[in-house]
Amino acid sequence: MPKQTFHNLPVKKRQKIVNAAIHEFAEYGFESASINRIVVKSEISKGSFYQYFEDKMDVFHHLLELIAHEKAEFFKDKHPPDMGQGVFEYFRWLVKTGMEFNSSSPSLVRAITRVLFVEGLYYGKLFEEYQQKANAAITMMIKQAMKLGEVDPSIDVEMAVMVMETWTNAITNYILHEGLKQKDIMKWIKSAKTQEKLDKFLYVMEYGLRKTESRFEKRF
Amino acid sequence: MPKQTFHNLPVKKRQKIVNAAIHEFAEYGFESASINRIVVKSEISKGSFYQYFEDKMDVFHHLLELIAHEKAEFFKDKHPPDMGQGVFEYFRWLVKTGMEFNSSSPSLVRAITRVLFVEGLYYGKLFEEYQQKANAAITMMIKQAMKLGEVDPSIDVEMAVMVMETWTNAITNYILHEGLKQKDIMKWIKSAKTQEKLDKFLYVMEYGLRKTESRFEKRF
DNA sequence: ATACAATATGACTATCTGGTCACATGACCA
DNA sequence: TGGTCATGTGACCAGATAGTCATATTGTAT
Repeated sequence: MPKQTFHNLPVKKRQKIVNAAIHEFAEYGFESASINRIVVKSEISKGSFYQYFEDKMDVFHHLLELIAHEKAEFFKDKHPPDMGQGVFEYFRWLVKTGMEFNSSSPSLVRAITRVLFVEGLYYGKLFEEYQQKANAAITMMIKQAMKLGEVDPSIDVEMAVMVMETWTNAITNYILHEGLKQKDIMKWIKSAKTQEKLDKFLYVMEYGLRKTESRFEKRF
Repeated sequence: MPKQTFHNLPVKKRQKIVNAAIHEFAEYGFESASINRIVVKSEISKGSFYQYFEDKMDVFHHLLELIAHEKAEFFKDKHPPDMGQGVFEYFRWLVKTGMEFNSSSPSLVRAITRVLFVEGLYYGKLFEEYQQKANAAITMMIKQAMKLGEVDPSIDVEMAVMVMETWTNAITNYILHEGLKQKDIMKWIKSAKTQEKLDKFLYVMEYGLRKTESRFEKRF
């Protein structure tokens, strides 16, 4: 946790530090992120940095708190579709709204996903608890969907969860990778073309790649 | 390219260096890999290292050559199923045989995939050409499969390729992550249980997560 | 045995890292 | 005005990094 001194800082100064940290983690990942570069970029002294944070991990933890808070704020007044529409419809909404959030704070999301879901693979226990949090929600969803006969029960829960996580990550990476090339990322996300692409991604997850007669007529 | 001096080295010494490098890249990725640790682990002097290689990138390039060569050797006497069986059958064979190769050199594969497909995302142009090589083969395969009506043509080629790559990467990560915990990784790969898991992964890619009446009877 | 080339070595440079600490500055209150 | 406390500072530390180079050792051919 950042120290009290950090929270006492004027907003603009705090933001300057946070932005520098976001940029650093997004650009270099956790291991190679440099505190020296962060202090130079945010125009504070090395000593001040350590008056605000315990260490490198502490800054990163602050970014985690930040994204959690921002995500909660973002989702507060969004309304998910009725559960009666089925999990896939719900998941589609979740991914699409999630991508809108991602494009509202692309650098922050990029920093977090890079460290947590990309490097996290190799850091083992270090970031495991955060991944488990995301995991828990999806597991619940899948279990319910299997009960309702929506998800193929011959695929076990664990695997279905992995499939959904794999897709969420793949889509997030795709969106950040392509989106950051755009002038107006939010506009790009909401464009019909991008939305159709998202639909196709989710359609493949739902129905697979193979062409089957019965399904084809209800395609795009 | 490693210098001639390196290729003149006695085989055992060369292997010791290569193994140290593999271990280093697998453990730390490209950016954080340390040449100092490599020379200590392989019991050569710093000076010798720079008599063998230009720099860090040069060692990594040697590992790329190595895996290309080993993969070619491994696949040389393997026989893919007849193309008449369809792309999905072919892809299934490709993935399964690929995973056998992965488990024959797990550390090397881990080192390469980590740098190329995980960090490569962020290094931008640096490793792009290698990714495009893998890409080209899959693209060919998909195009043909669409012509033959096996792959849903409403999913465009580019996306189908991405789906297959995403799965290949996800499965590779899964296999290396789980497999390295096993005593005998090759035995584990070839076990009925693991093979069934691979089948399920590929089944989901082919038919999706959703339960549909027509498909269910032919499940596991 | 001599000469010459190939190979091996580790001390050394310049630069970076995360982190500490004695001190300086500023704000607020008595 | 003087005192107190929060905040700010950058020189400094020990340890790491990639890369160089003069010197030493080894191998080989004559």
